[in-house]
Amino acid sequence: MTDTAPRPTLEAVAARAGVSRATVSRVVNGGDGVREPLVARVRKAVEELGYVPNQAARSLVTRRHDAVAVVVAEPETRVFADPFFALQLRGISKELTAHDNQLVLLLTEGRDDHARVARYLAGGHVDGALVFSLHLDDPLPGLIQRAGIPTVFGGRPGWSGDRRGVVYVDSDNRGGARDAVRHLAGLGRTRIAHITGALDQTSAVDRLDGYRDVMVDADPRLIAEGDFTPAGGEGAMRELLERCPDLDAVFAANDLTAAGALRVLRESGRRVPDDVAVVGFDDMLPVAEQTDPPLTTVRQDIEEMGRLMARLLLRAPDRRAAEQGVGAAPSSVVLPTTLVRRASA
Amino acid sequence: MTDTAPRPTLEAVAARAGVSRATVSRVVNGGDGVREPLVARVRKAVEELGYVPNQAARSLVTRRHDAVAVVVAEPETRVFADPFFALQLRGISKELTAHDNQLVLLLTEGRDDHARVARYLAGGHVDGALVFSLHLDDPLPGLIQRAGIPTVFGGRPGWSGDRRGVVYVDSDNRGGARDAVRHLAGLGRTRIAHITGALDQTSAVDRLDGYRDVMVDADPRLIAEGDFTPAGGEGAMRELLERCPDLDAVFAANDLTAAGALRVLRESGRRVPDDVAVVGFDDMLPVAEQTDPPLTTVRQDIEEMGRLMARLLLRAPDRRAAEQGVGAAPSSVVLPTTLVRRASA
DNA sequence: GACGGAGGTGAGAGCGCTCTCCGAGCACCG
DNA sequence: CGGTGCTCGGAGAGCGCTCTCACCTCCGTC
Repeated sequence: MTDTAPRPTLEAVAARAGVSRATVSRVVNGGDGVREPLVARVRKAVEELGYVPNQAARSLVTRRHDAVAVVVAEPETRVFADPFFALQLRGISKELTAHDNQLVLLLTEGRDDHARVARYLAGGHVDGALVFSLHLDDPLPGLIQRAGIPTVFGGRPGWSGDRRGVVYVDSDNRGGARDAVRHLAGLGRTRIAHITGALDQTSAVDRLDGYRDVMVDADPRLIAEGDFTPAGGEGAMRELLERCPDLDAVFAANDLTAAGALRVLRESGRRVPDDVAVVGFDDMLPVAEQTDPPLTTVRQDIEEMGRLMARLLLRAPDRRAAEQGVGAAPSSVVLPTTLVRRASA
Repeated sequence: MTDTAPRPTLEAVAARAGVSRATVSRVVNGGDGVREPLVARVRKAVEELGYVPNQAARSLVTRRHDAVAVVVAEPETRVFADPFFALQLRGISKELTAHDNQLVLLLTEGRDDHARVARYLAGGHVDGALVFSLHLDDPLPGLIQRAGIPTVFGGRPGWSGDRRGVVYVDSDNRGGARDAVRHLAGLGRTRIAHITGALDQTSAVDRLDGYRDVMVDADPRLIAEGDFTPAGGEGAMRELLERCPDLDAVFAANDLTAAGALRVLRESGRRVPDDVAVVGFDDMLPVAEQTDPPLTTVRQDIEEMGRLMARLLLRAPDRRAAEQGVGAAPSSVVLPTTLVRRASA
C-alpha cells in the first residue's frame, strides 16, 4: 500500500533508453529534433518505468506552471445556489483541460481573504487568473491588477479604477433586456414593469439600462428592486402590484426572480400570460422549464462564456512576449443573447 | 505594467538582512531556532523586498505541495444544478485555506477523463485527493487507490473493490430516511410511498433501505424510482398516484424530487399535508423553503461534510510517517441528520 | 578558570528538470 | 575527394529552495 518505490526521474529513463537526459526531455516535450527510432526507444522506456515529469522541477526552470487560478469573490452563498457560476466553471474546466492546464480554485469570503488571494496571485504560483468579481465596490480587481499577472474577468467588472488592459467576457445584458422588453411591447403590452437584480452588480445595472432604452419614459413606479433571488422577486412583485395594479407585463432580471414573481401573480389571482406576461433572463433550464407556465426568457450561453474566458487567458501574451511587443493583448468579448419563447409571454 | 523586476530570492533577502540563506529559510518557515533580533531583521528584509517563496523550488526538495485535488466525477450537469456539491466545495475551501493548502479542481466528464485524472494524481502534483464519485459502477475510486495518494471520498463510494483503507464522509442517509418515515407514521399515515433517488448512487440506496427498515412489509407498489430531479419526482408521483390513489404520504429521496411531487399532487387536486403528507431530504434552503407548502425535510450539514473531508485528508499520515507506522489512518465519518418540520408533513 | 554542552548560524550539496552551448556526424557541393 | 553547412545528441550549468552538518559562541558547572 505504502509503496516506497521512488518515482522514476528523467535520468532513470535516459539510462534505460540508453540516451542522455536531454534527449528524453526533448521527447517528453514533443519529440522535435529527435530521430524516430530514438523517440520510440525513449517512449518505451517512459512507458515501462511509468515516468511522470516532476512539475515542480519543470516549473522551477521554465517559470511556467500550466495552472490558472479561478477566483470567486462572492461573499454570499448565493453564487452557489445559482447554477450560473457552476456552468461557467464547467466551461473553464473543459477549455483548460484541453490545454493541459490545471484549475486552482480560490473562493473568497469577506475582505480578509482579499490579501490572501492577492499574495497568492502575486506569488507566481499560476500563469494567470480568471476572476469573478461581480460587485461594484469590490477592491479585488484592483489588487489583482497590481499583482501583474494576466487576468480575464467574468462579467464586466464594475470598478472605477484603471480600465486599461482590463479584459472581460460578458453577455450582452443590455441588448438582451431590450429584446425582452420589445418582445413584451410587441405583444401589445403597455404597462411593462421591471424587477431589477442586485444593483451592485453590473449585469443588473445593464439589464435595467436595457429596459429603460425601450421604455424611454416609463412610469418610475413600474421599476422595483430585486436581488436575483426568488424571495426578492416575490417581494418586488407584491410591491409592484400594490403600486400599479394595472400592469400587464413584467420583465424580471433573471429566471429565479421571475419564478418568485410568477408565484405572487398566481396568488393574486392573475393569469399568466393572459393578464400579465412575464419574461426572465438566463434561461436556467431547471428553473425556466419548470415554472408554471414555462418561462419565456433571454438565453445566454453560460458555459461558452467560461470557455471563452479560459481561451482568452491562455492566449494572453506571456511576460517575455509582452516585453518584446509580440502578441497583442486580447480584448474583451460581449456574447449575444437570444430570446427563448415559452408560455409565459 | 510589464514589470521586468525579477522576483527576489532567498539569496537576496539574506544579503539584505546580512545573514545566510539558511537563516532566512528558517525564519520564513516559522523562525524556530533563530534569535529574536535576527528574526526581526530578516522579516524586515522580507517585507521591504516583497519576498514570496517560490513554491516550485520548495516542492522540489520537500516533496510536499500544500495542494489538494478535488475530483468531481459527475458526468452530468446535474451536480451543478444542485447546490449540494457547491456547498461541500465551500466547506472544503474554508478548511484548506485555514491550513494554507490550495484547491485544485478536477472535473471529469466521461471515461476519457479518468485516465487523465489518474495520471495527474499519480504524478505527485498534490498531497491528497478529495473525491466525489457517486456512481456505483465508477472505476475512478479504483484508479485513484492505485495512484497511492491519501484520499477521502465524499459519500460512501459504491464500489466493490478493495475496501481496506477507504475513508469517506457521509450523511446518515439510512437513519435520516428512517426518521422521515417514522415521522410520517407518527402522523397516523399508513400508506406511505417512497420516491427513490438515482439508484446507482449509494445515498439513494441507503435512503431506500431506511424506508424499508420502517415499512417492513410495504406494498412494493408504493415505491417508485426517481432520479433526484424535479422532473423525475413528477414522473414518479404520477406513477404512484395511478398505482395507489389511496396513498396518504410520500417520502421523497431529496427536496428537488419532493418539489416535483408536490406539483403533481396539487395538479391532482390533493391537499398537502391534509390529503398527502410529504417529506423531503437535504434541506436545501432555496428549494425547501420556497415550495408550497414549505417542505418538511431531513437536514444534513453539507458544508460541514466538506470541511470534515478536508480535515480528515490533512490529518492523513504522509508517506514517511506511514512508513514508520506513525499516525493511524483516519477512519470514515457518518454525520447525523435532523428532521426539520415545516408545513408539508 | 577550564571544560562540556546547548543553542545559533553558515556552508554546501543536491531536489529533477530545461536549455544553451558544442561537438560529432552526415549529406551535398565544388 | 575534401570542404562546407546543417542537423542531431550530449554535457553541464543552473532554477530557488531545504536540510544536514559542522562550526562557533556563550553559558553553566565543577
